[in-house]
Amino acid sequence: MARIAIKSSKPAPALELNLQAAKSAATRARLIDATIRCIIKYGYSRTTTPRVAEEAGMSRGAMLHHFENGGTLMQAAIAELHEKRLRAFRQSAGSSVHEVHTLVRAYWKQISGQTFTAFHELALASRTDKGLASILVPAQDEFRLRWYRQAIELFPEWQGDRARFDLALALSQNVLEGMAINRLTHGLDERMVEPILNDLERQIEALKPLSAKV
Amino acid sequence: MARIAIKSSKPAPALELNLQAAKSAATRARLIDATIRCIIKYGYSRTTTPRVAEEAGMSRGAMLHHFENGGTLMQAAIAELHEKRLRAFRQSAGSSVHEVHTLVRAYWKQISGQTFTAFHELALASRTDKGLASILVPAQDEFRLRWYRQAIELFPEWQGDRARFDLALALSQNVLEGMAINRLTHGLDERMVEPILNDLERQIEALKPLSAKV
DNA sequence: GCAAAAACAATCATGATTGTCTTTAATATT
DNA sequence: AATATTAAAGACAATCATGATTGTTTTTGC
Repeated sequence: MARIAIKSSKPAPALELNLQAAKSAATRARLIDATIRCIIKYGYSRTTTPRVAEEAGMSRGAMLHHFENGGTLMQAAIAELHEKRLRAFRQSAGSSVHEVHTLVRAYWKQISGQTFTAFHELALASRTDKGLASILVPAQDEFRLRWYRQAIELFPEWQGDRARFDLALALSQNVLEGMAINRLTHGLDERMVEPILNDLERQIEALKPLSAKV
Repeated sequence: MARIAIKSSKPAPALELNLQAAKSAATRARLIDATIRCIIKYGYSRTTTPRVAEEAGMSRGAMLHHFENGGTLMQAAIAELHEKRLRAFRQSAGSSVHEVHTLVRAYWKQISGQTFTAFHELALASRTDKGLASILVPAQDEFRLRWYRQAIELFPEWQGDRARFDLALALSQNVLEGMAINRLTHGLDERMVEPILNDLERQIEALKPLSAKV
């Protein structure tokens, strides 16, 4: 796929919801899904326009009819991945469960999925691809911000000791994402997953302020 | 750079140490260094033969005189990276210091360097590049094995409780590498580094068996 | 039904990367 | 000094990805 050009966003497509053109939306969705599958299967750098077209089961010409170029499609795929991530996040965090155990397991399950794989492919590629970074970083920032806010909502009684709260969050994030990435790169001993998760939970509980310990 | 072909290794190059041909070795080293720098600057997938030649300040023809093809050069670069990593490891772990604090900081410093960046580029690329994986995975495995063995040597009194010892190691590895990778991908709050390192150290100390706690 | 628009397909020219091959310059051996 | 070997540079064809263009089919709106 071509490097992503840094250019101004297009001036908001006319909001026409013609009934018939809904088919177009379906095709676009097929292409976006195919792009995501390609990122997972082949990695970001080998997610090329011919491959995506083949994965989506249509000609490259058709593909370029729906997305003016490769970068635009990639941009749409990233937006969709971001939405997927937010949906999964809302689903796991919004289930009115405030137990550390449940939350840790939920986030672990979430980043064990392929959406996280795709995101990490993009994140690492964006290290050396400024155009990609310019559209990925805002998504990352928004996700982290929501993550943080959600955590505050889940543990209001913890806000008196913000340092320990932040530590618990940062620790969770780095341990879990570290495991997920090490798993991707042949670096995780699966037998250690359970012990580490249990220890992390203990650790978080220990960081809770006394007033919050039930 | 071309996909790395999976083929049998060449039959051990004749060990001729002609004085004059030592210059050739210097040129090879320059090319290997240039390859590593390219991986860091441009990422693995855009580490191409023209770019490496330019980075090394020589023609592509000269480059292909010393390495029959791009894959061979990449293979040599990986071997050199592996050596670099082992050297840095020996240096930090072999300094006869057994303090958790010192060891944690040493490994953190180590994976904060560019060698780790290059390694992670390769590691993630190898997820979808089997040829690359076939030469990278053995290096990864060897490194982890040495890491483990070194840790055993450093903490002999800990070997009675292997489960907690393994947990301490796995925890350290995942936390530190998780932070290092998150830093690479715009995902690390630098203000949290110190608190996390301190907490990790406390955590490791807490996992030591009572008999080992001085 | 008919014209317009959209979906889809196929081809083209361009640029980049790869490995091979040829040519020139430097160096070593006899 | 003459010749053989190696380093270095450049040229080459093949492959692939890209975006643009043109042509064909289907669908929609009047």
